[in-house]
Amino acid sequence: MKNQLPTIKEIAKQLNISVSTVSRALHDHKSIGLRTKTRVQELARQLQYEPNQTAIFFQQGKTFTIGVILPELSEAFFSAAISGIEDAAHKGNYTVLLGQSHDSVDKEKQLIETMKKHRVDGLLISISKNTNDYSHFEALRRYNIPIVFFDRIPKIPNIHYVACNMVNGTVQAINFLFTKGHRIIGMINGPEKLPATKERLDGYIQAMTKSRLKYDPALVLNCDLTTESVCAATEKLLTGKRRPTAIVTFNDYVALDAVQQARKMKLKINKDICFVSYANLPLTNYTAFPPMASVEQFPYQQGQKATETLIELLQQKSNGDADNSNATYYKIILESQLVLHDGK
Amino acid sequence: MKNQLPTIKEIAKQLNISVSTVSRALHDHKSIGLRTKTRVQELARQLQYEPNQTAIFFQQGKTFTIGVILPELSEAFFSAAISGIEDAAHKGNYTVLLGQSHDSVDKEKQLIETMKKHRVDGLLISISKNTNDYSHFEALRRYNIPIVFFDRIPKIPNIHYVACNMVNGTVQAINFLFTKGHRIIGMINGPEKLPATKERLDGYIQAMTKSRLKYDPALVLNCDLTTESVCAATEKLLTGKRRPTAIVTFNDYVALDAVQQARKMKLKINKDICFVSYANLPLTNYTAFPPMASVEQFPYQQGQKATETLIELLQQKSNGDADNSNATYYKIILESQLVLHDGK
DNA sequence: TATAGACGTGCAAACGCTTGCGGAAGAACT
DNA sequence: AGTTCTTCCGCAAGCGTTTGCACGTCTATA
Repeated sequence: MKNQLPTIKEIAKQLNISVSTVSRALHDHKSIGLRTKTRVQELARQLQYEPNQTAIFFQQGKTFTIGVILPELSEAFFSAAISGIEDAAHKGNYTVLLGQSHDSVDKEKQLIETMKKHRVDGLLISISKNTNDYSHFEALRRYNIPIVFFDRIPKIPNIHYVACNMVNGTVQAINFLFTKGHRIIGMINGPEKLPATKERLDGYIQAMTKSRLKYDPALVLNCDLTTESVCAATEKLLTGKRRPTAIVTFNDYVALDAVQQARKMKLKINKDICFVSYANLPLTNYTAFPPMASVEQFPYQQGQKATETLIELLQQKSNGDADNSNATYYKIILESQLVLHDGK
Repeated sequence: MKNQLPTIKEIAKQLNISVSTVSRALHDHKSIGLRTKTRVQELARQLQYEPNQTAIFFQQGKTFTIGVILPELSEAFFSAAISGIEDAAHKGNYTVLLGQSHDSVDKEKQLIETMKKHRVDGLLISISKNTNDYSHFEALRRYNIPIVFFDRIPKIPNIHYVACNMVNGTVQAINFLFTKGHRIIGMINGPEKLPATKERLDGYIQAMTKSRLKYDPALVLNCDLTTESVCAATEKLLTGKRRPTAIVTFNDYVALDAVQQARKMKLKINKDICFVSYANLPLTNYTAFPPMASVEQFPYQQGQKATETLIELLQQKSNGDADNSNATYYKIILESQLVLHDGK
């Protein structure tokens, strides 16, 4: 009772023709007579024949699969990103092989091995927080598996990536606050070494300088994103010599913690003190005191764009533009954008 | 400049032995002499040989891949679930092929086709909201691809599934409110046809009856989950004849909307009116007036458990317990559980 | 010394499909 | 009638691996 699935061979036997004819008939190859073509297609339908993709993958050395490695699937940012990735992949007739690194370098390496074994055609990676050693990415070059990094980009030359520029969004945020009349603007930034932190700071300095408010380092504090450190930073800012009337926070979660702290200090939100943050998570619609605005980073779009460029790379490759010799590297920067929340 | 990856054949040639010997040597087969075994392994390392999985997949008719189809990757529940799935799969040496249906039946069908083509070993599905026709699932039986459904289960017999029982959690919620002194307890439930809605209602009735509070249908309203309908329901409940002192809401989002509405009506949250909801999303930590408690549905664990049972099924299959003849169907029910939020 | 076992290795088929090439048959030309 | 095209189809190789089987060559046993 094998119940084997029908193969091309089976069809050939039943019709007393050769497998090659069947194969070509199914592909609508021009050199097959109309008569046999329809006979084959008819029987294939009857038998509910479906090509064995694993055989084809093997035979063609191509899997129409793209590997995706990201730090944490359950985080809002990445789950939006994977959604964009899946949609774009599906549109391009690719499927998605998924792995999460949990921000562990080891797991990241393992996943790359797995992906390599599965012979994915290309790779989409947002690197783990703790990755400093990039050799496992470099190692992929010899396999000719293109990688497109997104959001979290390793600091190595000659790579493709898609990212979202936080500088501009930050400038927009500061300018927005400026036009609202704020002159002393604080910032609760993220962990110091993070590139994301640096970008925000750059934007901050740039905008403050342009607005002829001088940059006061005392108004910018780092935190490690824990509630405690956020509260501490908030308190320090709000009791400092120059008390800010507005604060830009590293992300929405930080904003929410900071808001709580400010309320604890009997300050009226959006009156005594305003907040602007990054991410624009859906939850900001629901909190009693959401930040006035958020810098949107478009995770869905980032994922989508990254996937599209990867697919483009794959097509170039199969078009024989082989070997990254005349290599141009995609460096795609989406612009972040300030989104105002209805003051409602 | 082919830059072909090294194959088993290449090793064989360089060592002047046959491919079968190389293959066995690499697998540590006992019938290979120690001497050649080490020679082979040594050369394999030098050449950075890696087996071509696509060839193996093809040869063995097994891909060590499980397909996952769920409605919406960016929803908190499912992103937690996929996280659990990925972790469990990785632990069992499987990889995850991902697809999202966007709650469209057509896309769901397409995805199943794709998965089938990719010859996934098994399938994990949470069905789309609008799926009424289950033929595309039935069609998979003849391919002998086991499916484990989770969370959203089709109403057909003889399937494996993992789900979370909402009845118990609801009972816990009501009991909790009862011990807190509440006697008039309302419910804002979800869309009427959803099984999830029915389960909550069942739990509600069961608990109310057990507590010797009689079941008053006027205290239970349905909504379609939009903010407007939630607000309307809330208002109706709170202005009704018997005004509840506590309300159980379909999920956290509903709770947040209801809270807003209650505040608009100048009621003091947790004093005039208490809320309990389902899901226990992280955001409840951040809102100013979170529900007092949530019924946790353990999406991560559901995903994990579903994956584990699928893997078990696959192992049974390869052990020749073939053909779902002596079929026992897994029906795994996780118990939901009430989680109290610090009144902080 | 013949013989059975162990040990180590190679042959070849099989998995399902694609594709370059060659060949047979007929049609259309000179 | 002979030649050249078309048109249609089959042969067979090849993709990289695994694995049942047979074939040696020793060593230990009778």
